[in-house]
Amino acid sequence: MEERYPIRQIFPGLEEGLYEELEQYADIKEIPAGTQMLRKGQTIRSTMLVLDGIVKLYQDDEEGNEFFMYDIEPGEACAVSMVCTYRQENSQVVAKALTDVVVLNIPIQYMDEWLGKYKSWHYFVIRTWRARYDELLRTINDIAFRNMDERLLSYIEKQVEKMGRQVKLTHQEIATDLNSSREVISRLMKKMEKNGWLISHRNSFEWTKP
Amino acid sequence: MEERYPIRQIFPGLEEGLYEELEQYADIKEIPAGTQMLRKGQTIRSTMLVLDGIVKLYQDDEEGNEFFMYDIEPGEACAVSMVCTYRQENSQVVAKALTDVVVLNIPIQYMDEWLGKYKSWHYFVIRTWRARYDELLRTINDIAFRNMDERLLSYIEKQVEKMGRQVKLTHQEIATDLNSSREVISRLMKKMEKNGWLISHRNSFEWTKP
DNA sequence: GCCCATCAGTGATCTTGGTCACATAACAGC
DNA sequence: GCTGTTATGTGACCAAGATCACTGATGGGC
Repeated sequence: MEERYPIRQIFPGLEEGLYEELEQYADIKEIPAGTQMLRKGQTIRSTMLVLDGIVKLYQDDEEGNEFFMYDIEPGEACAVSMVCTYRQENSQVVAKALTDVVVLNIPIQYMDEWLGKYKSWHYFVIRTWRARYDELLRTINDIAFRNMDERLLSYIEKQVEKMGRQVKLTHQEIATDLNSSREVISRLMKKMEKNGWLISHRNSFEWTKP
Repeated sequence: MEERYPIRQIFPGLEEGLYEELEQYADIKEIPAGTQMLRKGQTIRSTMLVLDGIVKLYQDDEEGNEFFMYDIEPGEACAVSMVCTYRQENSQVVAKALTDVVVLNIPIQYMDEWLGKYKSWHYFVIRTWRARYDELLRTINDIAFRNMDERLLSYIEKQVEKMGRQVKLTHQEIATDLNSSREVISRLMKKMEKNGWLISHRNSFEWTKP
């Protein structure tokens, strides 16, 4: 099983003893695309490291609003599952498998034990934490200070950085992620197209802005 | 010096050895009200535990916009100084002493060393992270999904919970914290007053909503 | 090639909240 | 008390973005 997902490559720089414990005590789970992996409010009994696929984290509320936070990719861990207790009656954080996903499941007691035992694990956890905290700060900054056109721009640039210049997202999907509406995104993207920033196709577009 | 700020009371539940190390290696700093204690982008060389006073954390950008994140009170630590690297050319996180503040300054190497050495420290750090991360999630939820009236309500309720029913804030200060404008806050608070939720005075108001 | 479903484009209108321009009001110092 | 300063109240107007109501495109299945 393990050899199909080379932990040492996906999570480089950890201590040898830690790799061995990971192989021994963590188990691999395969999760089909579309599965909801985490619904906040449920008690977290384990931490996940992503080996393959993309996990999308977003907030939603009872009125059907959604708001994209960030993606977790191979080599990254879910900070929320590490530390989060957030729960509000009318809103929650949701993790959803965007593609088929393979995760390494770590029971919470090892997660704690290793913090004292392996420096590299400790730094990995801190690093993960940092990255996610920073990402949230950036998000707050965006929605507090920036208008839709700027937010859309930085959203697209984030996508391009991850997935390449061919972005296969519909206007509706983008609107949902930004908690906006399709029409607004359509209009803004039309403008961007007129500026020569993109070439649009049916279910996707090509980002041509340098 | 130490005896004026009883660490054992302000930060209860830590291990005896840890208290002793804290007394030995951490030093107390007194900071006058209004001081800017942290400007993101500068490298963090130490962590702060707040012994007395209130530290306010907010984001700002180059256009003079501000956005309140949360307060740090005695018995709490600054998660940002623990983990944050956030830096964007046009925006930053600022920590400012709202009152005269006394902090315990912990050089970063002890902070790390203790994580392996004292279980109680480890849990304290995790707890701090959790609280701050949750707070940010809640904030995102607010600005993404809620209108100004709801945001104002939850802002006031947060203040009341901390400072009591006599809230000494001007409309302008509230507007700045919420990145709104004074007129909007004035109007909304007038409405609240008509609902019998508050009694307003010149530089303050009394929250009477049950 | 026709039908249907999905996706995209666009004008009209509405709502929220920001901005402007004042009018009061309250207090502080003299 | 008078005066200047700061805080608040309010109407008029503006702008961004949401919503509504459509019209076209595009493509897949049969």
